[in-house]
Amino acid sequence: MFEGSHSVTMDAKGRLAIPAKVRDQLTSVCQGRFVVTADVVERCLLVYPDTHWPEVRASIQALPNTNRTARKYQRLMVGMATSLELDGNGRVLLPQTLRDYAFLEKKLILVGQGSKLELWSDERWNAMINAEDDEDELTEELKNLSI
Amino acid sequence: MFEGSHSVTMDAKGRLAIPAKVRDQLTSVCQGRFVVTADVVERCLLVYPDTHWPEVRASIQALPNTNRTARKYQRLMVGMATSLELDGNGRVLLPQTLRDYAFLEKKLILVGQGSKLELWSDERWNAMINAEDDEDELTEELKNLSI
DNA sequence: CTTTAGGTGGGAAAAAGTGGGAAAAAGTAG
DNA sequence: CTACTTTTTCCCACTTTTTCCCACCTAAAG
Repeated sequence: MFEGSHSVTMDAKGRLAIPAKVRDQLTSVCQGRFVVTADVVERCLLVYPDTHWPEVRASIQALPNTNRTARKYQRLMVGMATSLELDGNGRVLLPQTLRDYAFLEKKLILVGQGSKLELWSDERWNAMINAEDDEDELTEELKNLSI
Repeated sequence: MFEGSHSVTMDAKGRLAIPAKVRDQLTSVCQGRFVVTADVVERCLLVYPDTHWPEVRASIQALPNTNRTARKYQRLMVGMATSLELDGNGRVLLPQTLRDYAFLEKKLILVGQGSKLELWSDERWNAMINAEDDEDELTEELKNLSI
């Protein structure tokens, strides 16, 4: 279960040092093998352990592809999915297309989200935090949430 | 299974270097032999391994051709289908008609989509990504998707 | 103060990608 | 049918990018 967030920096070559704690989890869950892909809504990246990704992919590909938005999900989530592995230094090299998609530059935020991780440009992460919530958007589930 | 996207450039002669990773897959799946044709909806190109194309063509030709749209699919997908092969340098030469159809110029995006690949002009690819989603279009499946 | 682990940067070798030119083939005109 | 022009194909060589590895820096712990 991934939880918590870490500030990480990407170097000039697009390499990203995974924090030791996250690294240990990734190693035990999936031998350091995972899939990075695009989040359609937020323009951040999603990191799924190799063990979990096939299930996610299946549910995306099961969507009705007569629907425009569903096709976009398929194009982006399957189309950007890249299998990566930790290198000898515990780093990953993010492909250019993924960096571009999520507007990643030097300063990033790696966020645990249960079965997956999210990777944000720090700028967008902060913008998301500061954005006003739209009351109309609340679903019944949210309205009834008691935390 | 094709996944992930690569930015590629087409040279003045219409030649396209297939990225090494994709090249390896194409070589092992279909000895570097594949069929490129038109995507009717998106004005991009579709790349099917030679091994898979007959099946796709059969399903298109099985469509009822009393239907106007079905005839368009047949005309475009069968009519533009071109058998190509990787050259000694791992490149392909795209016929002019296909280049024109998909508005391909210098900068292209090659996208893995499961059993096939898609080839987009980078301009159109970005336009597709940036297009606003229509909330009304969301199907129940999409609204309930939890990934 | 020393040691160790995590994180960072850079360089060299290898691989991948790019451009151009010559030979072959195809097309055209006399 | 032949000679000439244009296009296509194939191959070589150069440039750029990627990959892998090593070494250093910093911070925390002993």
